[in-house]
Amino acid sequence: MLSIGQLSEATGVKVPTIRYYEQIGLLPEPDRTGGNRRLYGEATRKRLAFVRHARDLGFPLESIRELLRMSDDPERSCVAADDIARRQLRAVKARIARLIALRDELERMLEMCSRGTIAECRVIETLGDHALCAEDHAGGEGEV
Amino acid sequence: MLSIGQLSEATGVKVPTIRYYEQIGLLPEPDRTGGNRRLYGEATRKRLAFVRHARDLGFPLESIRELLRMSDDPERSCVAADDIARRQLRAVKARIARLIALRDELERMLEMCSRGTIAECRVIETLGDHALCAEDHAGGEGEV
DNA sequence: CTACTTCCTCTAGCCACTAGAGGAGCAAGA
DNA sequence: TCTTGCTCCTCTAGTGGCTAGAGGAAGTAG
Repeated sequence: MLSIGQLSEATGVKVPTIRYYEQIGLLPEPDRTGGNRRLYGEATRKRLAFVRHARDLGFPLESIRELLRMSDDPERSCVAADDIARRQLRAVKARIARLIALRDELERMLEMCSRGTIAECRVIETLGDHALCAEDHAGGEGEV
Repeated sequence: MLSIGQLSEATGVKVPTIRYYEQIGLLPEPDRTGGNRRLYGEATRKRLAFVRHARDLGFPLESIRELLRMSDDPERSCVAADDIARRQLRAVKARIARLIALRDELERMLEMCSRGTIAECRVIETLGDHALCAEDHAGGEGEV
């Protein structure tokens, strides 16, 4: 049996995050020791590893919740799981396309920088006037 | 002079967002009509267009705040502005690299899916066992 | 004058955590 | 036995960048 700290170590998920997942019902409420500490078994460790991995692949928690529900029911068709993954793939591709447009625009902007004063700064100027852009990168989801 | 709705139209920034920007000090408090409505001039329109454009390029509001401070002082060297843009470019590139790894992993996962039952679902299985992954895509920032 | 639209302020919610307060349990060393 | 230091507990609030909704006032067209 693992303490929350050990589970955190084993899965790479931070302790408060594990408690958060419990709170939102993604992980079951674990047994406790006499001193009220959480105790986890192998099943929860696997479940958390699943969550971690899916998060690393960018799945939102709601999708992960669905996937977990499915994996609890091995008789069902996997078409729904496939659809979730496919949706995620589409989202990832869209983000890549958008980010590549941003990257190109930023590179263009920086190439023109003459490192003079702000008054002649291409970076500031380009940001101030969308019309100076090569491509239309606007109207996205607002990445960082 | 523009009403908040007209400013919103002109810049593509939603009305509540404009008020939000004012609240956090990114836009100055505008003049008001007798009926307490906001009235904007050309200067604020330009400032908001700048913010919008920078947001579209993924700059966080804090960077935008810095850039605006700089653009208010045209005598200064633009090296700092350049640095902010360079930092943003690095961040964008890192995100692209990460997303491409995710995309590949998702594609690999989906290719293997035989559309049978959950019990033999590669999607679920792959998510459950990180060791099945081709590359090491873990340890990122948790995209969506 | 009435109906409709735009605007006002204020509060709360979104996602997926993260940080911090204030306290209790527990193991090792002096 | 006491103390030190670590892990753990619960609870609340904060993050970024908005978005949604309540409840009301102002402006405009017919």
